[in-house]
Formats: sequence, structure tokens, C-alpha cells
Amino acid sequence: MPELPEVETTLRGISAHIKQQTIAKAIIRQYQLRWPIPANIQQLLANKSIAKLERRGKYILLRTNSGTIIIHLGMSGNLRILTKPTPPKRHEHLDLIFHNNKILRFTDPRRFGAFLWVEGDPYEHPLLRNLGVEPLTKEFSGQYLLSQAKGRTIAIKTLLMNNAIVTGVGNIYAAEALFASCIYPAVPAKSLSIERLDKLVKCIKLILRQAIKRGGTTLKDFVNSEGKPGYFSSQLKVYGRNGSPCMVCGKTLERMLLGQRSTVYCGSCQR
DNA sequence: CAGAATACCTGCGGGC
DNA sequence: TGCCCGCAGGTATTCT
Repeated sequence: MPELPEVETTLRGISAHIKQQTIAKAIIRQYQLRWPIPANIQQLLANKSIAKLERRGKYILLRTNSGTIIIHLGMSGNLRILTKPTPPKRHEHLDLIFHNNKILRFTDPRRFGAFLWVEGDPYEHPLLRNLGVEPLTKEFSGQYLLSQAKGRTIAIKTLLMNNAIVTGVGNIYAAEALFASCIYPAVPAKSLSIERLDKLVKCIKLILRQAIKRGGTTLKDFVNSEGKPGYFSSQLKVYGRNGSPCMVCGKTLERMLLGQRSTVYCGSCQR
């Protein structure tokens, strides 16, 4: 999916168009996403005003004064702003039409995404309650990772992709950060020293920030709020490059499966 | 409890 | 051209 940089790009893109704006109408063409969109969502959302937009991990929160829309882009989702009515194409499941005539359109071919409504504190929602730290905060440190890795034999890459530990790091950025920090992706989490975890954390933060700067990574589906792709793809050093030469040492990059996820790495640079 | 496997859904590229 | 297989940015749920 959209990982953290793509979600952040989306949030920044839609924010100016719908902040403080009031929903005139919600049109739902497909209710069956990861979880069903609430059947009465039209009534729930009519005349609600978006007070604040937030990101938590890979979730986007649209806060109104009486409840919050929780959006997840799943594996293939995107949110775009349309400035005039446009006939929906296949997989364009939902429109929020605002009084300023802007339209927020949710598209998601694989339907792994979510569009939910919650009253009360959204951070207490079951999907958000147990999320780990935000990777771009100082809470996310080598020391923190060390404490989470203690006693765990799980591969470091799988640990990084566990959203209960740190949110927003998915398959692309986990692979890239492990390459940048010269860590073998399958190494048991508990075996890494604080020095190596410090390095890993620095690399994760750097890569996520660079990816946000470039508007995220587009492999296939991801487009920003204007329908344009992200430009971080050209910076990828291992993801999707199995069989190609390592950009550092020239050795052929290899692939393995970790937690059922494809993982590309350099057997020479990453130990 | 940790860790592994499974499930959800559609689309695409490769092999035959 | 068409069918079948494997694979794809996520993650909750079920199993061992």
C-alpha cells in the first residue's frame, strides 16, 4: 500500500481543499471494503464539517465536531480531490461532496482499505488503540527498538513491519532501511546491538523523510490527491530489484520470503 | 505468549 | 489469443 510517506502525501494534498469545509453529500457505490462502510453513512456525514485532518500510522483521520472518519488506503487505495463532477470509473467506490464543490474520491481496486465512522475518541478505536510509536518522532529510537526486540527471535524486518511496535513502515521502506543500515533482514531482532539499532532508526527516519519530500513511491496504483504519481520509486535501491546488481558493491541482489513478504537484499552488504 | 499461516480482493505479467 | 499461476504497497484473525 501506500505506506507512511504515501499516506502523508495524500493527507497534505487533500487538507487545504477540505479543511473547515462542510460535507453536502456522501455517495457510496461500494460498501464492501475491508469492513463494510456503515449503512447509514450518508445521514451520519451530512452537514458535518471537517475540523481537522490527522495521520496516525497509515490511517487518515477526518475529524468533525461530533465524530471522526477513519480512512485506510489498504494495499491499492488512493484519495483524490476533484474540482468538478466526474463520472466514476470502476473501483472508484466513494465520493464526499463538499459545499465548496470539491469532491473527495476514494478509489481502491483490491478493497483492502477502510472507511469508518467513530464517535468519541478515535484513538480508542480498536484499529488505532494498539498502534506503536510514530517513526518520525523522538520516541522512536534505537533504545526503544532494543526494548521491543528483547527476547524476540523474529526477523528484524518482520518486527519493523509490526504496527504494534512502529506504525507506517511497510514492505518497501523496511527493505530499503535495512539495506541502508547494512542489516541482514532475517537476523533475529534480539541479536542486534544498540549501535546497529540506532543506525537502523536513523536510516528509517531519513528514508521516510526523503520519500515524503518526493511525494511517495508509485509502483502501480498510488497517486496523490491530484492523481499524479510519487517520485521516490527512482530512489529505491533494493525493493523490486531482485537479480539486479547492488548499487554499492555490484553483487547480484537476492530475494527471500519473510513473514510471507518478498524481501530483496544484498547478501554481501547486509549481514 | 510469540510466531506462522490464512484470509480478504482485483489486476497484471509470464509461461505455456 | 487465452488460460493458469504467482505475485503485489496491508493487516486482522486464526492456528500451532
